[in-house]
Amino acid sequence: MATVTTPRPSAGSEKLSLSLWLQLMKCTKEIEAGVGGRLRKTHSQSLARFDVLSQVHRFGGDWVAVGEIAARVMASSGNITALVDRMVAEDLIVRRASPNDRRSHQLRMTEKGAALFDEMTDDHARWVDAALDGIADTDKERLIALLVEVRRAFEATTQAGAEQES
Amino acid sequence: MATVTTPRPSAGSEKLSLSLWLQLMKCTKEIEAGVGGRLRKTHSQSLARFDVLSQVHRFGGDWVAVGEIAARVMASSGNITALVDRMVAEDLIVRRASPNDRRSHQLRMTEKGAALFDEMTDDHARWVDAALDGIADTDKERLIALLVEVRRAFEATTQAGAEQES
DNA sequence: GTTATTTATTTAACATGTAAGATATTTACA
DNA sequence: TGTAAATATCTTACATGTTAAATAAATAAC
Repeated sequence: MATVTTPRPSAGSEKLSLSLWLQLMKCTKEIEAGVGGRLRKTHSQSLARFDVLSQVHRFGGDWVAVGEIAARVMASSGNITALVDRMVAEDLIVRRASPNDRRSHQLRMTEKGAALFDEMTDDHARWVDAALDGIADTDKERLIALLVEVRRAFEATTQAGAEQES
Repeated sequence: MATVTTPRPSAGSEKLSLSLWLQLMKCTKEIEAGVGGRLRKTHSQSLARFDVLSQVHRFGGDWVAVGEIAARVMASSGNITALVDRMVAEDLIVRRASPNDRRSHQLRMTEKGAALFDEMTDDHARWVDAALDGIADTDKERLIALLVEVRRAFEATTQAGAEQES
């Protein structure tokens, strides 16, 4: 644990944080571009759509509230609406008004969406694994642990902490 | 709270890669949302603009080709055009036709852009440092090293590797 | 010296992101 | 009951991202 009592962060620690942030961004963006690009070429779908599909998939055949999905994929309300619109238009998911709460709308996967998701999941896992091929398992484990720690530390410092499962 | 608690994956170095990728995305997106949100509220600028400004800043008072900047901030050509357009409209940077190569256009920071960049840089560094406050310096160093390794490994596996300095 | 290719950027069409405000509904409460 | 506040989503306006195609100029080949 870092010294929380530090009145002003030392110049060195600040640079270290910046470097870490920079590497984090570059690493994510590069892999995201690689995996996302393949997803587009192969399945004509974006990572955002894949995220939505995988979250909807978690609920099996049950209906899920739009807001539930939006929170899980870190999308704004204004954002998820248009995204869902397009996915509904492509028959990947279905939307209906909630029978319980008439403010709320719900989503469920279609057959077509489920089939597409299965295909994409396989490819996605394969590409990610290929992308991280050169990294030793022990290093992967270390990285995961450190990243989880970073996320916890960050969420602890922000009041606007979103509650999402690891 | 779902479980990413991967238990001894037998057939699953693949699962380990997926977990790592998931954590990488979540970590980056959360911090990006936090820092980017503050940048918007405080300076009405996006992280993309900040990236462009910081790259242009590197060249001091010299003119830089648009493509040079686009490559450094990982933006597509079609993307950087509109972004630069808006930044020029706000008098943050200037654009001119290259005197050497008449296909090429060049950018340079304005006084206003430089001043804004200075402000943003301070805040940005402070916010990032605050976000990563709970992490020990040794862990930060470990993380940086591992992330650099991941990036190298990834670039090695893809022929479409972009050449960018750390 | 034309023709073809590569290079640098813009244009166009569209997907995805943000914030602010509108709408409708539920919930809490005086 | 009536009214205020919270909730869930949509609408709007616009910023930012993608790819594909167009434009223009430098480069290479014949």
